[in-house]
Amino acid sequence: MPEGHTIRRLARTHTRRFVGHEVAVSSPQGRFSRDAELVDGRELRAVDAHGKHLFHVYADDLVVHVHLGLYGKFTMHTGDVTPPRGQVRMRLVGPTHWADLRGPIACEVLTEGEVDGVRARLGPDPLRDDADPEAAWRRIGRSKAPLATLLMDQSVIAGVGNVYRAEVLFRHGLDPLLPGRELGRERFDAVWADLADLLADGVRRGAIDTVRPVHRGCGHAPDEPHGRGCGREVYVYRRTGEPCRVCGTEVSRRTHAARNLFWCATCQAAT
DNA sequence: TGAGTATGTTCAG
DNA sequence: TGAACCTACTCAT
Repeated sequence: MPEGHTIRRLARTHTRRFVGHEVAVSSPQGRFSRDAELVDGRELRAVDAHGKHLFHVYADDLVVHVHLGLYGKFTMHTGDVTPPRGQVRMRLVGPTHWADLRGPIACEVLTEGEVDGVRARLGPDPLRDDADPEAAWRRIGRSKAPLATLLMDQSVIAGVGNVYRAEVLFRHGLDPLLPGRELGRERFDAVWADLADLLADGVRRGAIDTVRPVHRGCGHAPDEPHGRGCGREVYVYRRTGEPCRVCGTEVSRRTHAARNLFWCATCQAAT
């Protein structure tokens, strides 16, 4: 599930397995071959994540930028390096582990300046220590656009995808179509804090599990959910037609800006 | 075997 | 707004 938590988790894993070592970088599929040659055999100095973007920083300030898009996936392996299966865009081979990347929307070597350009287009990432929620509030607090649009806009908040959008709006009882400027500072602060919690939890679990009380929220705080311990992990995402875990209303779905939007029309009624 | 689906992004019109 | 793109998986035929 490539939302922000996935990328942060990858950064952590890649740091442990590869940073500080010379890494063999190749592109069995061929589409990344030319760039792979630039970093092949260099020491990986650091791995960083900002929103859904992953950066492998090699010696001599060469940076491999990866964006998984909708389908991209890293797999991590130990032991003998086996012949590539399927379309492997990038293969990293370190001293103890090796990793394959398939299906990314971006996998390219960038200069530091180009990396700055990518990051300049991103809003604050709630998972980062240097995140400045004020920057997100400046955009949301004055926008006529609906929250459903703003939360998915990576230049507003980086790292939130369709699952976290649906879930955080539900957890705060917010109508997805509420204009950003009608949210109010207090509710924004609660949403930001909750996103930081949810994403950090996603990093720990390696999965999105939002069905639990709102810790630092305000207003709508769902009661002990029905689904807890039943193997269910979300309130509304992809639960179209199923009963809301809080009020029993059938979960709604509509297409919003070409993406699926899920919500409970009762718990998230317009305010 | 083929259709359908997906957590994302970019570009053309 | 719709199409295109990258891949793998599930389900129906």
